[in-house]
Amino acid sequence: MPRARTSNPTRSDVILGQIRVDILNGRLAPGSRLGFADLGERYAVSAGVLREVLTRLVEQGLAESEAQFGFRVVDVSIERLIQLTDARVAIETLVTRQAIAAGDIAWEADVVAKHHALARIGDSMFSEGITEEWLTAHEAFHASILSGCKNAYLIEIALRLRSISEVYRCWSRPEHTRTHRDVASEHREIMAAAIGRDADRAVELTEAHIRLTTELLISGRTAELSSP
Amino acid sequence: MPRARTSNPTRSDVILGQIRVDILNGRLAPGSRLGFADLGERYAVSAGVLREVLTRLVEQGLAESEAQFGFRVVDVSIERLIQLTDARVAIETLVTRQAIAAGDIAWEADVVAKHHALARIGDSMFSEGITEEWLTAHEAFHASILSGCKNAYLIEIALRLRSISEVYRCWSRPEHTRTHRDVASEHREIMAAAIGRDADRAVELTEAHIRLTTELLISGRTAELSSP
DNA sequence: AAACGACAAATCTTCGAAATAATCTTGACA
DNA sequence: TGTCAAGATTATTTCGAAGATTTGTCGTTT
Repeated sequence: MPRARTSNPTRSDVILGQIRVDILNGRLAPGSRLGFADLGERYAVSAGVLREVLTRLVEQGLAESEAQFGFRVVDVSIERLIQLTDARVAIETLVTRQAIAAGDIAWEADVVAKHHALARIGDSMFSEGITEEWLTAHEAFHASILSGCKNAYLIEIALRLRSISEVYRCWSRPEHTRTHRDVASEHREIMAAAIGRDADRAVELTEAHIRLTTELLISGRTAELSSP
Repeated sequence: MPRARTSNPTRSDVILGQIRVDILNGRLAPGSRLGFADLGERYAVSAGVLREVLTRLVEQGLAESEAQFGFRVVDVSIERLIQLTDARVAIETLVTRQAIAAGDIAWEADVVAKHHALARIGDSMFSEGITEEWLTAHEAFHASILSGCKNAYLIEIALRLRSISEVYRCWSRPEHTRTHRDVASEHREIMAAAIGRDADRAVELTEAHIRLTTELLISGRTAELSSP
């Protein structure tokens, strides 16, 4: 739910974005406490705006709070990850189906454009792991597919779940998520199915895409736990 | 998304609840501005806590905000209501199906109990319109059915959408939503289908229940507009 | 030795004023 | 007469300190 008027973003908006990125990248570890003193020094803001930012983070599902006890980064667990994955599969397949049914030519063009940008960034990124730039393009590509759906509520829900799942990205070692799969061709096939109006195939590919990420995340995590 | 520790609710929590109820009941009209001066006097709080409360309202989908322009109650329109209804049908049928598949005996007992309470309140409420008490029981009944689903994310989404749709309740004249339907038997049938583990029928009834409410809302609204 | 109660430290929560930005009014100019 | 610009007004946003609550620790009691 971004603010409508982008001309003059509030200080809160800026800080919210910074903390958000830091949570999603793991610089603020899952489950760790978000004390006002620490954060106030880290981002150079007062307790007042911090309180607002943390509150928004809670409503977005990226933080938790207890009254009179402060805030902490949303905690992670395999149980939650599995539930989150199921929810994402259910919602995103639903939205994808509606997008393919309702998307017009402008939608197709947008999907193709976003995929192209993602593919080019992926090419020039051979072995250097996942960059900030790639993450943005990746998000934009999937968002473009969902945007074909005419229901703003469902799209918002799908994006929200996707955002929460980003917290788990910093969970496993990078090599696990990169080496054993061909993400590029997965994206190419999803795009082809979408603009080819093959809803069943697109849904099938999307589900596989989401579930594979989760499985690699879990296996990477367990491997890390058993052999630190 | 209630706070975990209920022992000492924060002042923000209290005010949030009050404003929330006032929005859902239409005492704060849809689309109306939420100025800090007015609200500060109305609820006897400072601008600081108001700011936090309004922020949470935005994230919950009950208010909107523009930077440097303040907050307003979420605006309503037939277009939005239709989208919201579609989203609710999609999500709630999904959750209902999972609840019927996964719910245990304790879940069944809870559904029966909540339905009983709702039915008794409905009986003792012949023609006096909808009371606050009935609304609470109504919400609890539907929530109990959804609670059978093991996926916390999906349940939260369903409840969130249900909360947003409450804003539309104050849209039409009371008589339209009461006279031309038998809500009690709709609920009874939904309960029977749920604990009878008849997923298809429960989904069918739930969808009809949601869509009928929307249709009566829209027809009541258009009638009101054409003959004020 | 364990349990209970009170004190102290730290933290979150609230407030009211100052700083900042946007809108509205007023006046002048083309 | 219509348009534009600048000042005045109103409202939002931010800040730092005071108030309230919880947690941890220490001493006493059973």
